[in-house]
Amino acid sequence: MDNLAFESGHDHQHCIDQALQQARQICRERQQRLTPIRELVLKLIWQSHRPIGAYELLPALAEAGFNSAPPTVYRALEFLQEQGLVHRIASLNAFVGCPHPEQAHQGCFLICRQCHSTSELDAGPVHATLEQSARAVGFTIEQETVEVIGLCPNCQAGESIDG
Amino acid sequence: MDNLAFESGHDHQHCIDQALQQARQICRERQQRLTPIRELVLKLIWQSHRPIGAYELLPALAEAGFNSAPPTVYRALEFLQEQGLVHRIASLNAFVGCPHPEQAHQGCFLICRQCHSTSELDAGPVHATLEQSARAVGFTIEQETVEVIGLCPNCQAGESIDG
DNA sequence: AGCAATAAGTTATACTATAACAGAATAGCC
DNA sequence: GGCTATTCTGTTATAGTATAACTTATTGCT
Repeated sequence: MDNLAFESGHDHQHCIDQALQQARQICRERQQRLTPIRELVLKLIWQSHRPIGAYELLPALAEAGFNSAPPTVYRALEFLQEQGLVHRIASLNAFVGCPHPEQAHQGCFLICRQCHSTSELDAGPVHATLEQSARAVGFTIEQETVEVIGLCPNCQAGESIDG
Repeated sequence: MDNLAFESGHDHQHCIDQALQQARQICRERQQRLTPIRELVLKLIWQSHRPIGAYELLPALAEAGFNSAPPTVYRALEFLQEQGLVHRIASLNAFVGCPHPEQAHQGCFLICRQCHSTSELDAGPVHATLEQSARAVGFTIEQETVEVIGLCPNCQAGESIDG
């Protein structure tokens, strides 16, 4: 699955469908249960390429007839994170769908401060750099949080027009 | 100031003294007011090389005779962050002293999951890598959050002994 | 069907952070 | 030295994020 986060004209329904289909397959293969709540939470997260807060998901859960107390959504999010289907963005306290969930990995995110679109990059290059710095001081890396705030191409264009 | 976070035998009082002295000088130069509360908060943060939560600072503020409601400490933290004297670690909701506050910069942190010691690296190499990846997709970087969890040299030694 | 394991419902609460306004201290000016 | 504008601190209240603990329901397996 390509990452289309910054391509404004893309067919986003396709992103959603593909993410859900992939999630179903992954969970089937791993014999994990993608229950209705979990699938709904994943779908809600995939409504956009923007990280979404846990509490923003609750109303939709309520509308769908589920319990909408915080633990419900946090449990679903925990499961989805464990399966690598969503990432948590620590600097925003929010969650975003992972476009490459088939293999466990650390994310490296470009987050637009204006439209909040978030693109997940290949973490490889940054990881290599970090690994080198870490080795120099004898530190063993286990987990990386790399979150970059800035302006996406679309919003740069907008700013140059609007002033 | 060198970063001694992972050197267990170092004279930490020296770190504290130096950080405070440097802070006083920086604030004097910039005509910013390092008030008693702000200085105390900075000193408390520098009691260790571990990130500390805002609420953990409140009791010490109370003991020192200051108001110890959350806004007090958050205001001090805001000021210290603006002056580059402390960094916030988003993945931990905690704050750590900056060993190189003289020039504004983004941090790049190695955080030990066991002893919580945190070392701030030169963010240059990671920034260069990120900059390259970002340019490739037309993204303009404004702010970077790079926080690495793992095991520091000391705790690696400990783990290999203890099992 | 019965049992064990997992998931979801429910209530309560912990932790993190900020809004809003009142009072005190400080700096600069005359 | 007092005046005034500004900045800082005190105080109360509340918003936002996340989890503990226990109960009930569902699922998977035999």
